[in-house]
Amino acid sequence: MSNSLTVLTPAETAACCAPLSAEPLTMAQAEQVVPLLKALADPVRLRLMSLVASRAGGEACVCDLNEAFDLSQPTISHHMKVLHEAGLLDRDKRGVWVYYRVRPQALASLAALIGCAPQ
Amino acid sequence: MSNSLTVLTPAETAACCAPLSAEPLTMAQAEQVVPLLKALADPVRLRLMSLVASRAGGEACVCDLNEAFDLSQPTISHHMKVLHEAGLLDRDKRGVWVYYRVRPQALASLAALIGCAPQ
DNA sequence: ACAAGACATCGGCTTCTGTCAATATAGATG
DNA sequence: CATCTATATTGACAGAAGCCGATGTCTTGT
Repeated sequence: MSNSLTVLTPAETAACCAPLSAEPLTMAQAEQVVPLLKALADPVRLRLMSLVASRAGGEACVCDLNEAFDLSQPTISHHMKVLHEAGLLDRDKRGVWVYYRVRPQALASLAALIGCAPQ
Repeated sequence: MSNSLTVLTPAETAACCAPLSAEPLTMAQAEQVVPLLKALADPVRLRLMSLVASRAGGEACVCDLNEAFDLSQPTISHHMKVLHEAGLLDRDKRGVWVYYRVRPQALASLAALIGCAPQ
């Protein structure tokens, strides 16, 4: 792991921007945030997020997630990787099983950007 | 609460789901919401949204938006169409010019889904 | 050590998406 | 009507993304 400036995940950079309606984003800011939205902009991944997030304890085992879809195991693994690399999910390997856990801060900062305005 | 699949835009259907962390989405629900996220999951479109949203008066003319990008006019027009059809922008033609305006309700319901938790 | 199970990675295929050039449409103006 | 200007539509193409089967990597149990 390097110490360069590019270490932050999209989720960590999302908090850097004012809400959409406050001031226009620069192209650089937009490109920082977009990976987060791209990660959520797939029905399988969005549902995976909700399956993990709504789980009691806030975490879910991949073995359970596989059964919720009519997709191959590599495909689910691929989607979980995308969510993890975007910074939306934390990964925790315990024995043979892998548990994923949502990062509430990532979702919160994204929601704030989109427009969680108190009005 | 769940509507039929008639004429609602993605923005209108987004309000039908509990927050991600409340209960797992069905595949049908996920597919209803995803067009909204897909519409935002492009750096040009996300920036277009912020340019319109942060405009005084809440609306922007396409002629102004074109100048903010190093892209062809048809490309910008295409992106505006995507945002409009997702239900994120309202379209208003006045004379030769076309003005777009954000639909705050669309952004708000999406933010609520993602996780605008009061904590 | 070996086998089995859980998950990840790889290589390919197909479908989707962003972009542009060319063209169309529609309103304003002379 | 003819023309100019603002925006939309069409068609084509390159690159990205989702999917699967095959294979690799750990870890556990025998």
